[in-house]
Amino acid sequence: MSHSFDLSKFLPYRLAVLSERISRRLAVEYERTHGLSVAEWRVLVHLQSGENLSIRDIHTRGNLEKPRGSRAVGRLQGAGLVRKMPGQGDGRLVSISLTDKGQSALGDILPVVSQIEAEWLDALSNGEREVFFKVMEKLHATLDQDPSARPRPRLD
Amino acid sequence: MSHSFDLSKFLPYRLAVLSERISRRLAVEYERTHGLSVAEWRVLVHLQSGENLSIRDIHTRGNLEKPRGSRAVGRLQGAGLVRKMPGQGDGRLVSISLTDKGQSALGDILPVVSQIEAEWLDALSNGEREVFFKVMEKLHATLDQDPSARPRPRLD
DNA sequence: CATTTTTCGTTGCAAGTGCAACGATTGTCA
DNA sequence: TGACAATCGTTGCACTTGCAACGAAAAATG
Repeated sequence: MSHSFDLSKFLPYRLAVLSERISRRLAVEYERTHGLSVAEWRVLVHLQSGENLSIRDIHTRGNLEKPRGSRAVGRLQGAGLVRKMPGQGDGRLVSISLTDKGQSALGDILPVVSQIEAEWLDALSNGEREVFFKVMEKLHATLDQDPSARPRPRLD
Repeated sequence: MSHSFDLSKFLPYRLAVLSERISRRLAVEYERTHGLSVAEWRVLVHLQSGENLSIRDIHTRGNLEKPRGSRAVGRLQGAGLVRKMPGQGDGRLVSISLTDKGQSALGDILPVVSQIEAEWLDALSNGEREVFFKVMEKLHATLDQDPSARPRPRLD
């Protein structure tokens, strides 16, 4: 007998479709207003806290392979949004930080993007939000025990 | 005052990280065992129901732009997993279907992939599963009303 | 019917991506 | 200390991707 399989209820498929749709919706904003690519946007967001980061930091915090991060930083530097300085103490590291222009760009985009996120979250009840994030955490925890899965990105 | 923003609680970021981690975990399987790329895997899965599909079908069911789907189908045809025939009735359409070899490959992969998904779902309670899928549906519904968002892929 | 529009799939082209390999720097350990 | 190993960021290269443009086919319009 044939193996039963319902794509419309397949968790990875559903997640991918939703995630890409949401990601695209945000990309419309920062692409149109500031000409940023997804990779560049992710680098900027990681720098939002104000601290200086290395390529490795951006890599281990998830979602950006090393070469991809390196090139995105290069483009951001070319656009004047980011500053690259040799890491002090460790000569291998590169210390990346926002320029004033980068700060300003983030200041433009973050409120818009947060507003869009708020519209999504507002459609959910408190309980639903809570369970949704808890489930995402549980799925990560399951993946953590799977040796074939990538390591989980740090979030702090 | 500075705009408050916590990346670790940012829904699009959390979704992207989880979705990519899950997607990668599955890719390990079909890549290693059958040399399939993500795009090729998605085409195969869409064909799983047995019906013949066009490039446009694959496109509107989500997650594959037209050129990407077209090239993935071309590669699958080259590998002998898929058959391409002129669409009957409408000469523009292309009728894509699985070959025996494609059926066989899917028969190999689907149980493995379903098993992995089951391990993820088993970590959740019935209520959590239910809420999780309901929330994904609600997020899609919110996106449906946003003119800047992409149309929702058909799921039927 | 004839003409114009729309739809479908493909391709050209520029840009982005992943992987492996590399030089440079730092860490480890005999 | 000195030789070896590990880490960091970058780059070469082959490949994929997205966008726009294209030809072929069907639909819509007059």
